[in-house]
Amino acid sequence: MATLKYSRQREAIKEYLASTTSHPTADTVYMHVKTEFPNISLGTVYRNLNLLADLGEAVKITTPDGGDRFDAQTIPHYHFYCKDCGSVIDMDFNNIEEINELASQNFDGRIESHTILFYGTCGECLTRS
Amino acid sequence: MATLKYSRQREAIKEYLASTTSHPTADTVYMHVKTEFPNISLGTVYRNLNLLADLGEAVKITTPDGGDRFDAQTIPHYHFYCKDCGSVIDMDFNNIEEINELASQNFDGRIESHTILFYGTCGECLTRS
DNA sequence: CTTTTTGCAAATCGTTTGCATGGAC
DNA sequence: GTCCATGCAAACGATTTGCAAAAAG
Repeated sequence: MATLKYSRQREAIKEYLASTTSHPTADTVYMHVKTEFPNISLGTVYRNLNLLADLGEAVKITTPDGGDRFDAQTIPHYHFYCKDCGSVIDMDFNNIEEINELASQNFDGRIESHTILFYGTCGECLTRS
Repeated sequence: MATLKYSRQREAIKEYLASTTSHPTADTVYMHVKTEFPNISLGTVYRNLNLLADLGEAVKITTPDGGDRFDAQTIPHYHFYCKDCGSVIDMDFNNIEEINELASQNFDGRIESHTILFYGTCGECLTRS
């Protein structure tokens, strides 16, 4: 239904997101895009970030500190979340074995725990639909 | 510093949490404990759940739908999050290989994606402290 | 001209916090 | 008597939403 129409704001948001690997919050995206579009509103940023996530052109990363993060890198990869400063950092490796290796190498001792969250539809919902 | 004092409310919260594997939200815990303590407040439930999480007697699970979930099972394990109904289900296996096996067996095709989030302190914060 | 997108402000929702009172020790 | 914990209500912070105006097609 929704015929997508072009918008400079959305383009600027995509562009900024693609230019960084810092996994910015919606507010950070807002502040950056604002330099180019002084009148842009936070609501527009949220709407577009969610739209991009729905289209599969961006990924929304849920963090334990409330604020969600956005990532233009849609190829599946893992993230390291710093519980002290809240920064989200890319990590790339393929299996659990490497997690422990990484913990004792790249992040010697700094990894305190990790969470694996799966996304999908549970059997109950599958039945109901 | 904080000398922990006994409280019936906290005990009831621990008890309820230990009795279920449904990974309830704070509000769900609130509603259940309320049958035993009609005057208990949501704030107290939040305070105690966070306290238990800090003490390591419970785990707080961040989900993409906003509401955090709590789990009395503190032995590290993985969770499956249903993006349709928001339920959180325990999954147990040890490595990434099994994730794909599981996706095609127990959850045939239902797992759409998964996120691994690491918790710890990043190098920058480690340096600053 | 029709439909989508925007900017703005108000509304929502989960969670936290300040404060006076009540309970634990 | 001294602190810690509670109940309540107000405060918060991130995100969403309703609406009229502006832009795209």
